[in-house]
Amino acid sequence: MDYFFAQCEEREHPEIKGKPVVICVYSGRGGDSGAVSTSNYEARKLGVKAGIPIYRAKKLAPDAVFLPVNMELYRSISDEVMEILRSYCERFEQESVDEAFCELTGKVSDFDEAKLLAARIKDEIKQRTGLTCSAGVAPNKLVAKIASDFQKPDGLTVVRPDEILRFLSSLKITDLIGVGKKTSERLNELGVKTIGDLSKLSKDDLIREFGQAKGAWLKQASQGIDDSQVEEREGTEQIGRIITLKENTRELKVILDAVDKLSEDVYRKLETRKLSFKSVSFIAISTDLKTRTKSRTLGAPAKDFETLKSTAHELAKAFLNEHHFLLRRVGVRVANLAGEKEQKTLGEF
DNA sequence: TCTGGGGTCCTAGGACCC
DNA sequence: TCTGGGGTCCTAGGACCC
Repeated sequence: MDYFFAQCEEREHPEIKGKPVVICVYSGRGGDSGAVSTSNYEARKLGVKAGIPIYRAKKLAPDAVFLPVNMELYRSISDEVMEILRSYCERFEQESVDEAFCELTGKVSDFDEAKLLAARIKDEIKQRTGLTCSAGVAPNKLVAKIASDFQKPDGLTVVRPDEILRFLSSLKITDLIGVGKKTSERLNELGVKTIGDLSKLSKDDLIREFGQAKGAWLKQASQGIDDSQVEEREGTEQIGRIITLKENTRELKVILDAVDKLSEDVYRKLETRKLSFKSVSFIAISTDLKTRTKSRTLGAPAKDFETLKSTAHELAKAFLNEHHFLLRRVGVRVANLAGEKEQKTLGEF
């Protein structure tokens, strides 16, 4: 979806359309403390993009419309969109709240038909939800994803098999999903700026520099090779909640109170999805924004609030004994989740 | 009043097992 | 002359994505 959260707000409040719109995550520390989640294109033109502090966004775009995130709204619109997408494809994989992969192989006989189908899907999404999106059609997920970002908003880009190398060669390495800040910095030092540059490095050199898995992947990705399948996600692997504390602290009572609230929220999500958990983590983010964790795996899966809360308490206490810095943000996370089916299977053994 | 919050995947070292 | 090779699970941390 294009600038998804902001587009949802434009749909709900037509009067803000045409103005810069900025969707904010307020930290709760008061005033404009917090960060920008996303913004529409009018705001982006002024330099307001995801991740920057809200106060800076206000300096860049004083007349913009600033709204807090309304996740329920985005989630419900997302559900409508995903249902439409799913109905058109052979296999379907939701990537995030506003992205999905659709396997069209069995539905069309060539790339021309695939393009027509993609246009039809875009059209139906527009008709039924009022929102625009951008699509990429390609022989694999890696290239399709890059193609979907190529023309935005409301774009449709097709990359046929014999066009892949030419399409990728002039793009920045950070356009490859999986190449972020750290990897691109190291590649820049090797004189690599574009995906084309990257494809000229030997696999051996890349493995020497980045290790077996990442090195081999970089070589493949630079040539647009990707064998990963479009497959339905089994369900989430972990559920977490994290918040910013009112002020930096390491006071036990304040932290345990926060842990209680976070545990309750996590527990509610577990309950609605009928999931058990086997490991619990306490997450702490220090004033320099480094993340540290303390986790424990239980002897057996649990599904009750008491176990979650008391384990989180113990982890938080142990953490404070081991580390002596002030905390800015704290979180609680559960992992090793299992649904009812898996739980039953375990029970039979 | 500087810097959300929700995720996935990978790696490395240690414990433990056969 | 001390002691192989293969595997799983756990914890902690890091990179990356939206």
